[in-house]
Amino acid sequence: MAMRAAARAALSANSQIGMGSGMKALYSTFSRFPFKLPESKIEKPPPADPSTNLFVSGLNKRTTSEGLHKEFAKFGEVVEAKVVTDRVSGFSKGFGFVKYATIEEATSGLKAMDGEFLEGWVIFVEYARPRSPLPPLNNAAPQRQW
DNA sequence: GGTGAGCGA
Repeated sequence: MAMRAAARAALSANSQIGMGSGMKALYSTFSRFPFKLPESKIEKPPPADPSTNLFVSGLNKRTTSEGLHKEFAKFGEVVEAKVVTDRVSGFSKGFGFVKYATIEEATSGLKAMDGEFLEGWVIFVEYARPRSPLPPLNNAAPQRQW
């Protein structure tokens, strides 16, 4: 075992003067290792503050604004219900918005419909984020709000 | 739409 002998010799030599500089560097390196533990929880805080406006996702592509309205009207006065559709294709994007008259109704509607089935799909209801201020009526140019 | 996470004119 020439290797082991050499290692012992090296260790012995080191023990005379403590850690070799190389060993010190290694120790330093590993003790300072940036442990990015997966405990860095991927926090996804409540998407938005409670409001009368709800964001509904997971919709069936065939679900329409009317269907949304009828379904959510069971839990309060729906002021507005809209399924977002692609401007050019006209097809549903699979999510929409429901606005209640009061926050209380919105909350009950959220809790009642979140995780429920609609047209065969499990839908998810959250409070909608405040929409980007829609410009008066001139150019509908794309705005990078986020 | 055969598209499947998302925040709308």
